[in-house]
Amino acid sequence: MARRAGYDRDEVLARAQALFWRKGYHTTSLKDLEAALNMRPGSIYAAFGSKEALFAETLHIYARRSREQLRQARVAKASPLAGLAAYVRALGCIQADAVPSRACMLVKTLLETPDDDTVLRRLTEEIMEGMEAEFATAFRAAQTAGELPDGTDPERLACRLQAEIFGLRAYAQRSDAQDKVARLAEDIARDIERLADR
Amino acid sequence: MARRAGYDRDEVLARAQALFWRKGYHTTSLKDLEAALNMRPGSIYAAFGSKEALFAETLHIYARRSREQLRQARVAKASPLAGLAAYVRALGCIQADAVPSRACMLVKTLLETPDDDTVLRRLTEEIMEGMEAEFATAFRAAQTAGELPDGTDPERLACRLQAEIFGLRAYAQRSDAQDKVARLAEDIARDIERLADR
DNA sequence: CGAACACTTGATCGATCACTCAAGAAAGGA
DNA sequence: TCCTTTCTTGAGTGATCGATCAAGTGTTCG
Repeated sequence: MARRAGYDRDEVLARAQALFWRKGYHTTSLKDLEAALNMRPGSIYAAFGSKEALFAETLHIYARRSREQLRQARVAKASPLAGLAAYVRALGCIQADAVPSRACMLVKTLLETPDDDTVLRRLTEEIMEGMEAEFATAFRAAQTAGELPDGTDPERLACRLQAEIFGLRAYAQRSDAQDKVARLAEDIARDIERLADR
Repeated sequence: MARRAGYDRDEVLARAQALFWRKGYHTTSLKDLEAALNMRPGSIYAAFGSKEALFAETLHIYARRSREQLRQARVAKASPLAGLAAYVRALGCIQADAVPSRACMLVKTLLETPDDDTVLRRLTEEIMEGMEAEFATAFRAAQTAGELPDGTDPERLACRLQAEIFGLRAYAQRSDAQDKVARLAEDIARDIERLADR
């Protein structure tokens, strides 16, 4: 009984995510969303509650996909370090026209969110913490596999790697330096691999 | 003849810069500026022309100070690599309450500015290019001083260093990871120093 | 068919945005 | 003293912000 929604929720969320990722939270207006989603304000609010809640959902999508990409890179490679290096290289190879923004959506959100505790700021930091924990798990696996010298700290390497990725992807936002990004990713990946022979 | 301005222009610019650096361009409203500068809209527009022009001036101040800090770190150390390492360590030691934001104002602006050519986007990228060129000069000096092995590319190292600093300072914006920042800067600084013995 | 229900529409809300400008206030020169 | 010049003030501009809601439309079931 009753009417079905005239849109596919996942497809709408994907479109919203692309828009938010490209433009950022504050710079995206409801007019922009109405156009991109082909929905009127009433429908948007009925479906998602608020602009902020919609953005939060798109952040979760981003987080899920990021973890998925890391997982894929890891299973494709025999060793943990090789998996992490492959993940970084993949980030460097992303073409600008294949993605809403070469920058990381999490960093964009972190930097445009006020320090005092908002929902979005906290959510962003939680997701970052989760990704860093994934990196740490990979480095621990590397250690177990004998790839890392004793005395190296997996958590410390995870923190470093996350910062390197933040930097890589912020750099990739520069429109005047697109050609350097893949080379940069290669340098980072090599440093990860070199951790083995120290 | 005539009335003098009731404010000190440099002091006002410093206050505007602190506000913009902390909150970002779009999130800072004219009401915020009026309060921070203790000026009414008419005076602000008479003095600076527009919100965008005022922001551009504060970006230039940021750029000048960044170059100055790099220069100071370089002259304080005997070797070019030691100077760069000192610069990175100094970035890691900045206390959160001593600065409007631990994040880099340039990266914040880059990530909140639309891809299509705006004045602010172009200005930001120009300043970044200038800083990267400073890094390259330092690495070239290191090479001349025999600190770097033959075959290393100063421009490539400069690109890498800028990305690492972007990452360090984006990471430093995380309120849940303040204690890791100095350690992270130390790791980056050590890697710079280690370039000597390769 | 027609009642019940779910979803869509779009005009509209008050708030806030960046910005303007006429009028007032302060200082120097005659 | 009074005129000229410059700066300051703050109410007000139209536009746009995120969000609401009564009315309309489509679908299913009795």
